[in-house]
Amino acid sequence: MFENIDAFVNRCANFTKNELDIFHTLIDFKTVNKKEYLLQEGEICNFEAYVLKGCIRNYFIDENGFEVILQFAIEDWWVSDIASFHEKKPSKLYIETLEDCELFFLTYENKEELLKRVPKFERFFRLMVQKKLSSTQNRLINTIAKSAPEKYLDFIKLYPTISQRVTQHHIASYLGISAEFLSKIRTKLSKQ
Amino acid sequence: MFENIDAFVNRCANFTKNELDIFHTLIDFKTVNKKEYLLQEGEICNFEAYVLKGCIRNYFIDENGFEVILQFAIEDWWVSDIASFHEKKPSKLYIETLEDCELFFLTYENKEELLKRVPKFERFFRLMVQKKLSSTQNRLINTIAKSAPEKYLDFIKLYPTISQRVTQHHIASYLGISAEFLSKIRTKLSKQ
DNA sequence: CCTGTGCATTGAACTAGTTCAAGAACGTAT
DNA sequence: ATACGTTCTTGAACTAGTTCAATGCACAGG
Repeated sequence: MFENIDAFVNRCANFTKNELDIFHTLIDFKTVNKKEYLLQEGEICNFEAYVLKGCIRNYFIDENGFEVILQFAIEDWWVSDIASFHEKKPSKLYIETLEDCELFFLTYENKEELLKRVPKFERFFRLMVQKKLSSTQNRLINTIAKSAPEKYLDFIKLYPTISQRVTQHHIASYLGISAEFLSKIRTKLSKQ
Repeated sequence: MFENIDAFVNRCANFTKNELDIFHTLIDFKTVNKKEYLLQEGEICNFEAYVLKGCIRNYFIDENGFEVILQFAIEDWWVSDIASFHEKKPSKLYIETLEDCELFFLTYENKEELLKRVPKFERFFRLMVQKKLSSTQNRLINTIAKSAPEKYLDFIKLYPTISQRVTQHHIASYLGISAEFLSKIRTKLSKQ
């Protein structure tokens, strides 16, 4: 049950059996059906969730009513609204399951408890956030500097599994282009 | 000398006089003239720098030779290439002073030493990276979802001081639009 | 078997933003 | 004062990407 998540945390710092046992008592396993919301705009995000199985999207609705997908999360990813979670302020994001999911939830209180009892987790979370920041910066650079076809090719190269599990509408919304234009890009690419 | 940076770190966690003294022995004060590089593409970034005085830009050159500014750093900001710094891999970024600067440098080795001697700094750095991540996510959302005039108005609202210290060419390159188009936006706005 | 619903495609008209080239405005060194 | 580099502005032609509406297509439900 805990193999995957243990392997994940051990990649960043080496934890003892005992430390992992404490960790296990503080995370909650839950299954969530497809098309349910873990978080909606206005709520305060009280969890960080690890995806053991399934697929999730984290998105935002802009002033014109457009969905912008910030992140897909599949197996071995974490999902949360970090701004809302840490500053306990209402979220601007939606987190929705795209498939039936098996998840581990870590609440704010349990995270603090974990950090108190196993301070080594400070380092784990710092490294995790650093990695996330550096990939977000990369995405920002690509979003600004690359053309739509380049962004699409990068996406399917970087996330081959995700690109086969989500609709093209979702991919377009992640890339920040219209679904129609993505379709035109795809037909053009397939003709080459 | 250390008042500003001490106030900065104390905002995240409360440090004792003694802990701050250790911190002070591990950071290096340096002045750097205008238009010098703290980092260039291909180098490994071995520092995180706190800006006591001055203005810095952190940018990237894309395949078509365009500069994309990732960050401006003025007084009380930190600047680094976090991907290069933490994974010790060659940087894709340039970090250049736009004014004469007074900086504190924290090297990789000194940071590790600091974390070993004052573990409370783990928490400080985690919170700092979290904040940075959440602002980068915000910027990503804006970059994808907003029109160029909106982005510009947001920028001058969010960074009124910066927008008066850097050229419009730099602002355009931060916003991901051409300098000419920014100029057209500005004349249009001023006519209203 | 038909029917509805959600997803992908296509085309035509449109628009936001780019590119290029020329000129204006400004500070500063000579 | 003049000349020079640097920044900013303006216009005209262009292009990448959008919008809207129509069409096809697959597959789940009755």
